[in-house]
Amino acid sequence: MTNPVRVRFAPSPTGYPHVGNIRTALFNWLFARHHGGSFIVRIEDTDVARKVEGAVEAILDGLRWLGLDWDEGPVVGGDYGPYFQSQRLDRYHEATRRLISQGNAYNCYCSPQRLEEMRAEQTKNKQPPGYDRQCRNLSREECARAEAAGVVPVVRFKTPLAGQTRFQDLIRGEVVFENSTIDDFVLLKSDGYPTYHLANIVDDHFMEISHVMRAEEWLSSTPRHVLLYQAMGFDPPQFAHLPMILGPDRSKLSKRHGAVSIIEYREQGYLPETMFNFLSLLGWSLDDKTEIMSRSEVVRDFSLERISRTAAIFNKDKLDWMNGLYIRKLSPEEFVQRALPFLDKGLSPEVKRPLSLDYVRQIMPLVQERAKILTELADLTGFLFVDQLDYKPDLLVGKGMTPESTIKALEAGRAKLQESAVFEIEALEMAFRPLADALGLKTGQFFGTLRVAITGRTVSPPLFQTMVVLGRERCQQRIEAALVRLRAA
RNA sequence: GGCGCAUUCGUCUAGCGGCCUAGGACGCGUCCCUCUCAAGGACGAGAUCACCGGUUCGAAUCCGGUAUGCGCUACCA
Repeated sequence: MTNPVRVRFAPSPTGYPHVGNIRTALFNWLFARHHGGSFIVRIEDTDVARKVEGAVEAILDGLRWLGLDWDEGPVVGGDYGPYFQSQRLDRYHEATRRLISQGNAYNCYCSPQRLEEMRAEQTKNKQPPGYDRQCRNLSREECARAEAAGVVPVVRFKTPLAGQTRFQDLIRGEVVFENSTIDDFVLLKSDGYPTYHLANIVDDHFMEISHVMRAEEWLSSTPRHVLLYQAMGFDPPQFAHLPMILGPDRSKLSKRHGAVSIIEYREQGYLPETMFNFLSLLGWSLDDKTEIMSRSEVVRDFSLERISRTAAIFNKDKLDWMNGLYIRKLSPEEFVQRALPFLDKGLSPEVKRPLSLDYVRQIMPLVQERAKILTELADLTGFLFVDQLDYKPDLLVGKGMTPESTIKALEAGRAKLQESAVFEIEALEMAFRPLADALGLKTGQFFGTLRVAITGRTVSPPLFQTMVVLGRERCQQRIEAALVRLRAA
């Protein structure tokens, strides 16, 4: 029996939950669920300076929204806690002490200024920048002198000067690094907090993480981690470096590419099922055809072997298409429930709140197959909620029509509305269609004029469905109002 | 500059030596449906599989080199 699958998502609370990070979380979650393992969330809050208030909550919100539940971590706890690195400092200090006493690490008293100058000099001379190991072999006395002068040291790893470090990446195969290209990186900062490298391997070890799945940007630091595992005498986990997500210009996805926070997508009216499906397909695929998959199908079929090695550009057009598809898949009532908050937020303040649930239920079927994102619903249906329409009168006059023929058409429409016994879609269409003929207009012209009178726009849901929702009285009022406008023009 | 990873239609991808005159999806175009817009349906344009060599009877698939892109190169993660 092999070790149980335990994977972790380890965000640093330095900002919003980026879709790239969330995709990493998703893949970890999928891997855990597929194998019946555990998905752990660990907050890597070791950078005190860059810490952002509220970031942890935002990240957890993003996970919850996508339904990525965690077995251990913030809120839920677990046997391997605490799950905030800032609460685990003693473990890192203990590891550091061990490394120093074993001769695998040492105190470094170099000032930030010296390091900066050193790097500047190295770059100038076309040397690879890296720590020059000035403090690597300090004597006891030299250390004492620096301490006495009040210098707080950092602790650096004593990287082997020669040899190679290699590891198997589950996605990329064997990766080899020359130790000579790795400098003596910092393990413990002078503020007493560990760097990512130290905290990461200590926690992954003590939390018994079986697979480390993270973005490709970490591939280059993996040999350091392997070296650390060796120095600590720990068995390293398996590594899998995921392809990155890029913006349309092929650079790392960032704010200037538009929305990057998962929270923003929620606010724009993308459905969580869309994001789940779409993000699953960014760097992973099942076969040459299958694209629309439920969460349980993705869990069932997910595998590391089918993860791509190439970075993927975030294709917003495809996201929009997929969201439209998921919107159409919603039951009418489900759609109403999801739409409600967006209508509430997006509709003109003049519209009476709370919105009439009953009325919204009548309206939503008109736009369910026309919306790609929930935020456009308010604009699509706004004309159904207001009393006064606002449009230019000449919109009423269709192609090949004159103001006079338009007035005639509207008057005929008004009369027909009056006499229609049954106010239903079929009946209305049966009554109005012949009327176009009688007026010498094409149905497109006649209905177009009516459409503008009824909705205030040239593009709308089907005319008669719209009219039925509005009701006879309001339709008459609107035609009347159109007539008034046209005559005044 | 050094090190590492990658390279199939504009984009997401299928392909793991013969099934490929390279398949699907988004987007785009044309047409059908049609009261507008969508949705739906049909068709189409779009990839000398980065390039150059090699291995092989046979390569998008294996190997080497080159180019390009991306990542790392912090007391950030």
